Amino acid sequence: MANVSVASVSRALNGHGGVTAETQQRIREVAARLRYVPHSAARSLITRRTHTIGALLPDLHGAFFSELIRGIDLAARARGLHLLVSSSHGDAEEAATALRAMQGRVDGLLVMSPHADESFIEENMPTPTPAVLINIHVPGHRHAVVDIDDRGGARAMVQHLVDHGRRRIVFIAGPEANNDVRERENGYREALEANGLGANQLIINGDFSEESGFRAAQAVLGMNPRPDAIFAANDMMAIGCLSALAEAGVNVPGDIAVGGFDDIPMARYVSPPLSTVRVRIAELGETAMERLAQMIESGEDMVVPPRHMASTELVVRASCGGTAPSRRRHAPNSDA
Amino acid sequence: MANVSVASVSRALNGHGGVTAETQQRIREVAARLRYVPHSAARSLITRRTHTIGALLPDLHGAFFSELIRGIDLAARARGLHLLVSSSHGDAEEAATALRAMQGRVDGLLVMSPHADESFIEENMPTPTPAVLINIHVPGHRHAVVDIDDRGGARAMVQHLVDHGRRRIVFIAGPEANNDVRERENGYREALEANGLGANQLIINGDFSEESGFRAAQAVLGMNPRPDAIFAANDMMAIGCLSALAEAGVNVPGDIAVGGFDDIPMARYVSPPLSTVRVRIAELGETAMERLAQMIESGEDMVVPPRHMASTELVVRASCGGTAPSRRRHAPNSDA
DNA sequence: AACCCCTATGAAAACGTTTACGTTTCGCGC
DNA sequence: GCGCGAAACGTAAACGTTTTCATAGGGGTT
Repeated sequence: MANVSVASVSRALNGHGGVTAETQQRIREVAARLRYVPHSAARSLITRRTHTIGALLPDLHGAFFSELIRGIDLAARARGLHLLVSSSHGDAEEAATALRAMQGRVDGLLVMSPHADESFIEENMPTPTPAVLINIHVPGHRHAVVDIDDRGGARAMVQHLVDHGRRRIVFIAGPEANNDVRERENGYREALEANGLGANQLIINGDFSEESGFRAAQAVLGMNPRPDAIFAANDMMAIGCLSALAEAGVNVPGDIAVGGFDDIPMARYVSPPLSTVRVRIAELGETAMERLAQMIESGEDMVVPPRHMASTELVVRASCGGTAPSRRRHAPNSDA
Repeated sequence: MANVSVASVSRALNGHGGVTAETQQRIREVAARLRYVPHSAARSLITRRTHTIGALLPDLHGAFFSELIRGIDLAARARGLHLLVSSSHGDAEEAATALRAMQGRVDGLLVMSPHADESFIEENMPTPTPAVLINIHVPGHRHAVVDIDDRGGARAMVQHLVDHGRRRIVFIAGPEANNDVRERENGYREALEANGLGANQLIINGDFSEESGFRAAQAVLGMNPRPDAIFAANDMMAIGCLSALAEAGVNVPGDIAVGGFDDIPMARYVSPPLSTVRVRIAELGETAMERLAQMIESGEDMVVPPRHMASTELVVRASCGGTAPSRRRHAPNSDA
């Protein structure tokens, strides 16, 4: 239509040069008029690039998931990459199938899955594809890893409690298999030891449910001497604690301070508003995506970059005796 | 490697027949041993099928988004389809770019966007691609539409209030531009009229924020005669109402019943627990996906199917004077 | 035994790009 | 005016499948 060969069209549209500014202009105009769109399959057949990255995510619901995708999508779009997601896998087999199905359709992989232990990775990861593991703890060094700084967050919370005079701080743990929980527990220990309180470790097991937090708080009330703070491994358990303490007539934070982890939306609406640790989840996704893009661009040399941590942030509200207002707020929250 | 031509490999792996069971077996074994994966770009170059569907979603956060994707992903996987998402678009231009970028990479489109009005659709929708519009109100009949049954949900809530003796029911509206809100308002009107209460329409404008709900409730308290129920167009405003009413010492639901819409997770934790209308969001995504798959399979004839509504569900808790327990629960909720 | 049909298989074209390589054209210096 | 080099452009191969068409072989029917 523009009286040129397909080669010139390719050159003009891709801006590779070797074509007059005038003809390039003409070709572009014709292409726009014809609503011509290059056939991406043909292109990636020869280019061996799909400009797509695959995200293998666990079957999780709620804010965490959407924030993560949001961060990933943002970073991907900024680099002109597309996003192929696969989000709900009940078991490892399903996840493996999804992973295989992405084989060849993507330039790189973002993997976050509870089923993804070392053997799973070794087994199912398409070898030539660059990949970034999100929040997965594997000894191998074949892939980049982006983690949540659970330990640092936990340390910050405990440190804050100590700074405000608390000495007998109970930690309510979560499911043992969970890596985040282990790291949070480690942070709790480290902070105690850093303050010369290593002997005061008090750990109660929970299972992440509100109910287990409720029971844990009841157990705390039976302790002698009575602890002066509870740090739960997640917000739901912390909220369970608040219920139990309220029921027992214990003043929070006067008698016992309470802290959680995650900053779920509800945290600021319970009474008293819950102090907690917020994880910058979108940042986690963005970082992972950027790291992956680097790996793809750098090509074969593939220097595995050092592990990166997504930062956390201490959110001080009334439940830990910090400086936040103790009254329930009715105005919209600026940090919503 | 199996001493056969590429043609036979293709036939064997795709199960098209025309090849002995024995050779098929042999080819499959060799393929598995070699970890051979067909090059999807080459395949879709000739097949003109990508086995991928694109989802254009608004820049929304939280549970709605993740539930929607979850439903879509589930239905897509069940059909062996991949999911290309693009989720965060600040303005219409960004959304249009994302839409164009998907051109040719997908067999069909799922579109949900606040920017997607009629002209946007007309302008940017790749014509040959089947598409399903989610919760978008367009007069044209070129695409299938899947909607939320906002109207039915609102009717159910109002009917429930009427059934429990409420007569002066205030509706707190949301942003005017929002289609869901208009439909919820329509449902409110219809239910009143169906009960011979058409003259009792009381509408206060809000903006979906907790604060606007707070102010609306204060306005309600100034009315004479005082209304006996408030139905807010979303849960956040309803929660704002609860704050204002609690502050004014008004008994809920004794003096004034309160209902919301959306069933956000927080709804069951406020005091008293909030009655609301739940939207089956995952179902919305699933339905849209299935509809799209049908359109793709049916090929060119493309009978535009009738619009479909995702069902809603009335969730009765204490705030509307229903039968739910009025005490705050500490046990984990089975409907979480 | 000749014929025919049917099935299994191979050869080759086609899909729409990119890119290496040739060819033309143009400008410029002698 | 001639030659030469560089830039612009065209030709054709290549990417890895699917699919059409051709071919060979085997078994059944006459």
